[in-house]
Amino acid sequence: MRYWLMKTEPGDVSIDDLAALPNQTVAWYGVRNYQARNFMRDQMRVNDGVLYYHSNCATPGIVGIARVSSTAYPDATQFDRTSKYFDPKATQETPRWFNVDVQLVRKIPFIPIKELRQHPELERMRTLQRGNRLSITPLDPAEWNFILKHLVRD
DNA sequence: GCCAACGTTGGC
DNA sequence: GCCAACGTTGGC
Repeated sequence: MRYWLMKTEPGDVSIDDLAALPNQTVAWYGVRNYQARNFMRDQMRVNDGVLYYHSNCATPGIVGIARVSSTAYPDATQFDRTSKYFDPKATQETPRWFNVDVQLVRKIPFIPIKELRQHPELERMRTLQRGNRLSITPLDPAEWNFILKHLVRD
C-alpha cells in the first residue's frame, strides 16, 4: 500500500466537484508528464491513499482524503481531438498516457501549505521542495501518518 | 546527442 | 502578475 499527494486546480476538479460526481469518483485525466504517468501506470494500486491537494490558487493546500479506485488504463482525452489534452502521437494501439480513478474518502478541514511547511516531520515532502512541479508525488508512510494524526482535525 | 529556446507550473 | 525552476522540443 502506497500513499500519494495529487494536485488539482480547484477550477478544474475541486474537492467539491469530486464530491458531486457519481460515486464521488474522477478519472485522473490530463497528466502529460512521464514521471507522473509512470507513478499511475506502474506503482498505483487500488486502495492506495491519496491526499487531495488544491494548487495554483490563492491558498494552496490539502483539502481531502481520497483513494485510488482503479488501476491505470489509457487516458481517453489523448484520443479526443477537441480536448486540450489531445495527443496526435497517441494511438489506440499504443496509447501514451494513462490514468487511474480517484474516489473521495472524505473532505477534511483545509490544511494550507503554510502549515505543512511548519513541521520538520514534513520538510522532505516532495511537494514542499523548491522547484517541484510534479502533480503526483509519493508520500512516505511516516508523512501520511503524521498528517492524518496531527494535522487532520474534524 | 547536445543544448538553446520555449512553454508550463505553481508558490508567492 | 511575477518569475524561478523544470521539462520538452527541435535545429544542428
